[in-house]
Amino acid sequence: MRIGELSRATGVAVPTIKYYVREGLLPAGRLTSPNQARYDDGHVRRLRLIRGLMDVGGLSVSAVREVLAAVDSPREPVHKVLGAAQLAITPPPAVTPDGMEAARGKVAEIIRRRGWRVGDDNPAVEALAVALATFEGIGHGDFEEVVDDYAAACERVAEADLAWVGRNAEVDGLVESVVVGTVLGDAVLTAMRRLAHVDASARRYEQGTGGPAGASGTA
Amino acid sequence: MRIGELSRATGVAVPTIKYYVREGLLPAGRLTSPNQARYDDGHVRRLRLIRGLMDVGGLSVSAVREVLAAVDSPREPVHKVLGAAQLAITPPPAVTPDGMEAARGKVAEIIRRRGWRVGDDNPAVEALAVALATFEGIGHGDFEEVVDDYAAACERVAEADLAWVGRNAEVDGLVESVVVGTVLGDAVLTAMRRLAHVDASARRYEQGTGGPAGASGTA
DNA sequence: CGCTATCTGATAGCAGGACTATCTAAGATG
DNA sequence: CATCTTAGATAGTCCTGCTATCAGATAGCG
Repeated sequence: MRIGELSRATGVAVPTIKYYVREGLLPAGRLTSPNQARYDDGHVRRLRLIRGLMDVGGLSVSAVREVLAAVDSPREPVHKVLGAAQLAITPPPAVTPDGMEAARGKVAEIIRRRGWRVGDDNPAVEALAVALATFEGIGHGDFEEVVDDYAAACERVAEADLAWVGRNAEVDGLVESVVVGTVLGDAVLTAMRRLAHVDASARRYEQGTGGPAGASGTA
Repeated sequence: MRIGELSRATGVAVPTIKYYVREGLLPAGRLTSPNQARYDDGHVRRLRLIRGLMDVGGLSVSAVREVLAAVDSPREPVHKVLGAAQLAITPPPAVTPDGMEAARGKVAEIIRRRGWRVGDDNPAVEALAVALATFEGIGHGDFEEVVDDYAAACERVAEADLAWVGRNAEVDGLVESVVVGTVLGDAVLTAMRRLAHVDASARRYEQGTGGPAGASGTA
């Protein structure tokens, strides 16, 4: 197909497609003459993946580039791909609040308590510490009361994720599954958390009142 | 305190503080003369909250403004605050991929299956549908195999969150707790999911090999 | 009282990110 | 052959989140 058709098939404007090619997100078309090129289904899929990572996963162009580098790398063990994907999508903490030492200690304690086999050089460790330190700095240090519930929930989710990826283990798109599952899975998880909040809130604060007004205030 | 002290206490540059005041995120100082103003601990807390929402929660200035509007509104039932916070932090889906009808159906089915009491006008419903449609469009429609595990995990998380908020029910900062727990809780949850991934991956793919090399590739 | 540091409020400028517009020369296609 | 589309290149646009500069005024100290 030509670039115009690719554009129509994906809903991405032609100049934007050219931009992605320039930025190294999308391979160039196969030139049939000095100023004509052909694109195929691989380009369609790739373009959808790019937009998914950006629009749903919230990744920047440069993060997408790194993630796709992992996708394109020769097949590596899931373990390594996971690490590469995590590195690419975990922006180095833009800011380090006060109380990071204490927060790092808390994180180490959680990891120890759960028996998680993770190195402390994992970017998510630092990200978690930043988040906990921020809670603390805002005066909500008691949030750590719930981290064990979070941890248990995450263990369950991770099991499901790995099983899902494992089902694709023999398939070509294994690496892509890891990346997509990691990035888009976040979006699914946070959206569902919102829904579960609303449900739990309805049960807790509306139960028995028969109306929409709650129990903890009079508005 | 004066603005310079406020700046030093929070690590936020003076012009940035002024910018936040202009943007309506931070109340102005109390003027002691036409060109002198005083700030207090409330400003320190507020500023930390703003930076937490932006740096950790990834909110934009305008999203922070909306969230803070909810925080500042007269005390309303948790239910309503939750809705307001969710509205503010759930950006209207920038893009709607193909297959949204099917995805909306899936979401409705999930909600029905879980017995969740949520209206279908909830922005998270649409966000979830967009995420699922994106999975489908990329060729990973089988992701729905895991959504029930996600749902169960989220129910657990939501219970813990509500209990935590409930413990602050009599405290002044209830609304803030809801907002902070929603926004920063996402960061905690996704960071922990990463850690749980690494752990699960280690158990699944490294078990018995005694080394860092994995089982599913030779790289 | 004078001096320097600091402040308020206002306006303008800037850097980065993600496109978007325009242009030239050249195929494509009916 | 006339019209449409394309490749490749360069420049421009829009939005965000600050940052710089300035004028006039105040704080606080010796």
